[in-house]
Amino acid sequence: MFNRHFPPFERHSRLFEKGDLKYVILNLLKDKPSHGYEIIRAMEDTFHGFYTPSAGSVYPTLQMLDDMGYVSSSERDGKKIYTITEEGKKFLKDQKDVIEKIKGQMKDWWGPRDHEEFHESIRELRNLGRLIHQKAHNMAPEKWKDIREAISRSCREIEDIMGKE
Amino acid sequence: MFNRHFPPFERHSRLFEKGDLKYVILNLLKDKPSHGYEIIRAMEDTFHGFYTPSAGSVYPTLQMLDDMGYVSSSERDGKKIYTITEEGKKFLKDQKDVIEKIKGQMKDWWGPRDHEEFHESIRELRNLGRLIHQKAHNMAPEKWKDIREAISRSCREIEDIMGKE
DNA sequence: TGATGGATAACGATATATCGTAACATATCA
DNA sequence: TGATATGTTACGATATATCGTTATCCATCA
Repeated sequence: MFNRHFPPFERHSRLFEKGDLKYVILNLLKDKPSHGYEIIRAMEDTFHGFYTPSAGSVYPTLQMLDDMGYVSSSERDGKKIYTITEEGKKFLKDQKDVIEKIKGQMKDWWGPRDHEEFHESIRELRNLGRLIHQKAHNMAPEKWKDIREAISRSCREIEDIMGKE
Repeated sequence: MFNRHFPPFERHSRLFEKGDLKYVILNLLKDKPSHGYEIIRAMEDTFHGFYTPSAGSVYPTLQMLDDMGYVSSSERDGKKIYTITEEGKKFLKDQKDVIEKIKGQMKDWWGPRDHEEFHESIRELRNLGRLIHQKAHNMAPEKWKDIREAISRSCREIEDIMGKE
């Protein structure tokens, strides 16, 4: 459902400050050698699905860390595993307070919150979107009119609640 | 917003019959040599964004067509362009009625319909989802409760309309 | 000091490819 | 003939990587 016809979630602001991503990645690799994709997934989990780092930054950052000697990579079955080096571990230790600051920011961004409730409601919305998406291609005009009106009304109502301060 | 925490649209049924995809792809290549990704996009456009073929089938099918000699590929800037061969054109011509049947099915799937209205309403839903997604991480509990209730009620209402026959 | 320009890294789009899963058609068996 | 098994391909997940865009920081200038 997310493609050029239904433009994706647009953030228009960055979650990570410039230069911070490499610390996060190194910190993850400290625990476990990983594929690029696994790093993306691990970060996604950290934010309970509400943020996903872009492959466009993760892969170049991994390459940069490799160039700097903080990470090494090996290829297996055509897939790359990245491993932190001793230099990388030393760098991490030296930058301990930067990492603590970043961790704090990540924690602040994701408040102490029961994300299951969020997931449930987003899932409800998603299921609805899915249903509409599945039926849209051959829906009767009158029914569609009713549905469109209900969608508009509902969206306005919910946005009003959210707008209230 | 579509990731493992918010499972993607699940079709659980195929749009194309087994073996039909290769005809669709060849037909597209007849008009224009393309990247795999361009073929995916062209098909997505055909269905106005309501269906997207899987890379998991498109790429192997292109490879198969290459193996069969109906398509040739050349690489430029690390990216592959697929071009229909004379054999492929002949095969297309020989299978003209199969292709007409498939075209008919595609047309039937996508009824004569003004998709702009669909897009608009899906967009509204999406914008709502986006707003929630952006605010979820630090929303006040009481407000969230109100929003959750509104979401559930709205979804039920719309699903009820859709359920009516 | 505020405005402007430039640099850079995170984000988003483009592009590739394979493996695992499931739908579904066909063959086989009772 | 209906039930079961098998094979195959579309779908979905995993995995990679680069280019174009944009947000944002920092430097420079007036």
